[in-house]
Amino acid sequence: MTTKRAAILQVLRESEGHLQPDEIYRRAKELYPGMVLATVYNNLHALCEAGLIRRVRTADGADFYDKTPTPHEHAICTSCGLMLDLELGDLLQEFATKTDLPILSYDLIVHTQCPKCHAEKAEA
Amino acid sequence: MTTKRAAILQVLRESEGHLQPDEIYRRAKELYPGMVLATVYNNLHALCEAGLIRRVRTADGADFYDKTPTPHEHAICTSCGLMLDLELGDLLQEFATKTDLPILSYDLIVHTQCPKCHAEKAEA
DNA sequence: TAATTATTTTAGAACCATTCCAAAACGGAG
DNA sequence: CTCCGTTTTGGAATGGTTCTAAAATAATTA
Repeated sequence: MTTKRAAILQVLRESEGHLQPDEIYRRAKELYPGMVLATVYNNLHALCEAGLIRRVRTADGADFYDKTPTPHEHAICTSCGLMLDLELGDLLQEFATKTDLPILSYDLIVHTQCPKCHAEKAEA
Repeated sequence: MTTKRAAILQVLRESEGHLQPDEIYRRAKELYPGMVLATVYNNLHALCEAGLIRRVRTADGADFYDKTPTPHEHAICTSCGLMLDLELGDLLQEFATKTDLPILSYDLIVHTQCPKCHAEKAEA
């Protein structure tokens, strides 16, 4: 665990919970001016392998990194792009009962409207 | 419905069911030598909007296009990359019961081992 | 501590699927 | 046949991520 790696982990842990690499880079650079995007990627990978954080891949746009590595699902607000946590139960288990194929893992992203954007929309 | 658009639809319909743009391009070019990748993309978009086919987005690599536009889920073989159809029921409905957030849509890709690769693995 | 080796960091190039652009080609309506 | 809107085309641009090889840093050994 190097200094910069710790800094990147800190940035994510002190965040709302889900950040994209470019935003992590932006925030980490404030703490360590000599920070570079490649280093951010390197360390995000390392932290994932160490099980300290979790990568959340999306079909459109950049991936997110989740400070909470325990399994859960994610929703993205279609208005502001915010990522939210979801608890949908043991889908792996559930899917397994519905097919004969071996289910190794899955990528799931739900599209939603976050409470803030939902409220703003109601006002208008 | 132009000639080339029909050709692209035909390629997909005569396929195993799920193809990626580059493969559609390769096959369509055999029918129409003057075919260009941009045209494939244009027409895939148009066919999607017309509801004749369906785009299946993935977090890693190229999107797939599905000749069956009715809603169902998809699995990808981690060995050979083949896309398979899954029937997992009305997940939209199901997810809605498990959260207060409005669920607009979702992207789901299950990672599996297709029967063929599974068999080959058993042999070895 | 010095020397050696392994790991990180860095800058920038490379990658790849997709989109964008503006010009040329096409196709149907009149 | 002509005109106008749509399609097609080639190529450049985009954007996130990965790769590469060299420099810097850290860890290990003597």
